[in-house]
Amino acid sequence: MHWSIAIAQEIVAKRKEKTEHVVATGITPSGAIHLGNLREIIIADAVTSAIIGVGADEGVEADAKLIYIADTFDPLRRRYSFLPPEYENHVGKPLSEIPDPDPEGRFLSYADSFLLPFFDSLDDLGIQLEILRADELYKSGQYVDAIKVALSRKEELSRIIETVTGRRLSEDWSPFNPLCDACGRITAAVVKDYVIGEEEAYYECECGNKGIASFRGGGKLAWRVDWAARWKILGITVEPFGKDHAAPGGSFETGRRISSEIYNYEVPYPIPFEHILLKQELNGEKAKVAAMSSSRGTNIPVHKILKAVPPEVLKHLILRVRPEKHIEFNPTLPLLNLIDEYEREIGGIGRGIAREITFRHLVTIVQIARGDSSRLRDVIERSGYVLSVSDSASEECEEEGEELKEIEKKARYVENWLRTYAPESVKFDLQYELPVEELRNLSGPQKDALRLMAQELQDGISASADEWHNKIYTIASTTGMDVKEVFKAIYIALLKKPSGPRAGWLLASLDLEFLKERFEAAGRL
RNA sequence: GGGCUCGUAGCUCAGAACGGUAGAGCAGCGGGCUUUUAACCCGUCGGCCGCGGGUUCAAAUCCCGUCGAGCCCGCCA
Repeated sequence: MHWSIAIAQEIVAKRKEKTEHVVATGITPSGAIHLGNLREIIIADAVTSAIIGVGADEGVEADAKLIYIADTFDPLRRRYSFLPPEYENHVGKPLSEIPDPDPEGRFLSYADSFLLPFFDSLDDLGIQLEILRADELYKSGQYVDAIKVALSRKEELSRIIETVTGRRLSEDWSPFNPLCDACGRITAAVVKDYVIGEEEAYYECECGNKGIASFRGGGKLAWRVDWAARWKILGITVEPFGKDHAAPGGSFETGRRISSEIYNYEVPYPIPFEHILLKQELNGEKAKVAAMSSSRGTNIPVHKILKAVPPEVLKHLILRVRPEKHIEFNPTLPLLNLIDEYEREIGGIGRGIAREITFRHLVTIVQIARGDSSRLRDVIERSGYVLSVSDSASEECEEEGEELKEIEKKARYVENWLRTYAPESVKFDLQYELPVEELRNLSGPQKDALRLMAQELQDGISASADEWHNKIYTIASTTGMDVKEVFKAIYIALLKKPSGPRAGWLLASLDLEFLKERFEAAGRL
């Protein structure tokens, strides 16, 4: 049984009175949203569908929806290395109130700059959710009651936090952090007093400013309090979160107590999950494992990885592993193996012919076509695939265009993978220029072999991969050479390196005229 | 120092909730094809379930201990 179903069954059984579950996820958009963050949403999505499925299976009333809370009201913690120096001035301000750091500046705020590309990725992944922004929740007054309760029960809150974490809170700690109307920071003001009826707090900021903060967007609750408040405000019943929150003394434990003792709300069903670790060989060193971290440059933004791997595979990568186990993600050769495995066991990728051409095979085809889509089509046909043709002439173009489009879409993933992650061992460059230097260094018999290859091409008869393969062996025996040497000569003539994809297939998928000229020219050297 | 999670084949993972003969895929090896450098198909090898103890007729599974990896108990999410 898939883990998501086991979890869903337990949730449904535990909360029999609940007919509508709310599964919540949330991320602070302080930098590009990466694969590790995505795990939370994919888990949440899987559990949401599983709850609906379990409800249907057991004939119970159990519906579920997925909501996503973007913590846009959180402050910028520090100037990350990817930010320009002037962002030093924005440290401490809420992410929703800071300009887009992208030089192109297409988005309205810092938060949007990272959220919107990520939402596009969620679309690609086919994940549907309701998006809520923390700054809007605060500004629209949804937090007002929670803030009132928090301020009036401050002593109990600080006792809970102190007990759970074992740390001492300072005298002027407040569950409410005002947003200073002079310096714009949400981290620097101290609450001096408040009036519940007026829904206002009085503060003094480090910057010297004294002001009044409204409970409607004039500040936010401290994280540990905010989390519990949010459960109640939004009726959350299920919440996946990174394992760092899950440890005793961590924020889930404070949240659990704040929720039941202060807000009188039943704690959501927790789904702690492990991180995704990036495993990558760097400069030929053996593979190293590192936690995804923006500051260390070891994170891969979701929208970037989705250029090199089809969404269904990314989902599979995450769903096949139980949440409490960490995932080692290696985007180099193991990623190709993962895609391979997906195509073999789960299902093809793409529609029509695109589905039949495996990703692995496309890796070769794309390189032979050198990224040119018109050549891509020729190479595919020479490789033995038949693009489908329909009966009516008018439809023909359309259908064929469709088919080719699907292939190109898949090929784009391959191209990006090759460019960004592929190891040198699978890469090759079809040489348009004759590699003169390298060919001159070949032995006499190797050159003879290339001349014989040219002769084979005289009559212009195309050969299948098998036929080519046999020809190579024949030539090897006529020239009295180890066949390995012939392979080498062929690869050097075409790719300027001594090895490559299976020679028969390679030759069969290349243009005959090109091959003929190439081998003739090589033989003349 | 205190705590949490994980450890199963060379690799990536199932199996653990509820104890009942350890499972896949990849890689490897062999073959299809007296000869295949990297897209195909078939077959096959592969295990002290991290280690030590306990409970039990029976333990990968439950309990205790221990080692290793990662994380939490400051800030921040």
